[in-house]
Amino acid sequence: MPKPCCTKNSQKSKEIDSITEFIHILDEPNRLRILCLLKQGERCVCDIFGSLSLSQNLVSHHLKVLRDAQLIDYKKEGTRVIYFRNENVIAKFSELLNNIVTL
Amino acid sequence: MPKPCCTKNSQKSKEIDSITEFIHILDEPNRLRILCLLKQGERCVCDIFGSLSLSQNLVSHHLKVLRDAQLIDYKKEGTRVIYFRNENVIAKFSELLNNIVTL
DNA sequence: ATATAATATCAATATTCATTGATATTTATC
DNA sequence: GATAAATATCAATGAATATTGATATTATAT
Repeated sequence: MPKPCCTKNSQKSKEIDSITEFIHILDEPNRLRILCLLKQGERCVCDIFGSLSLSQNLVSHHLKVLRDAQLIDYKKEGTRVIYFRNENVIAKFSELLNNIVTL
Repeated sequence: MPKPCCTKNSQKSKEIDSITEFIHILDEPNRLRILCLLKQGERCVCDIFGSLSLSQNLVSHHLKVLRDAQLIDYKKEGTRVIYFRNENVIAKFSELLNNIVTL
């Protein structure tokens, strides 16, 4: 008799739901591009949307998603807002991603 | 002068697009549940939708997505279709996931 | 105070896709 | 061959959300 697994409201199922939440954040090519660009160093918004050939408001939108997930952080310099990666949180995400396969 | 990165149609950008393709497959809790359940051994469709409390057609749909991505495979036994994990492909996916952070 | 530059927010649209209900297909049994 | 069981497919719907255009906010400089 197989052990139950991922039944409704099971512990595993809840685990999977929370993992899906942040997989979802990475499931967007422009967000991955932003994370990739920031790997080269902090950037203001105008540099980001310039480099990636995206509209300003679209980039602001994705930055907000990444910010809310704490994958990135920012500082203000005059009228500029400088974004940079939050490597600590990114590392935690990375670990969770590794667990997906062993779920 | 920062190196360009993830500019439109760049190599990195194409890489990211293809990675997004399979992140997308994992960005669905019911699909993760199926993969999790199959970790305990092969299962026919009726066992899967029974265990997960999902409708038959919904499970068939997700199985097709996983099948198309080659994350799972199947064999037929009478009227039953038995699904099982394709561990080789899953391992490759896993490796790609690891690269996301270092993109 | 006004004007300008940089960024964020908001409303509307479009697209993708999970979900549902109904039907088709396949295999086995009588 | 007719019926039943298991699975797959199809069309329609609804929800989530990326994208766009317009506007608001914030900070600086004149």
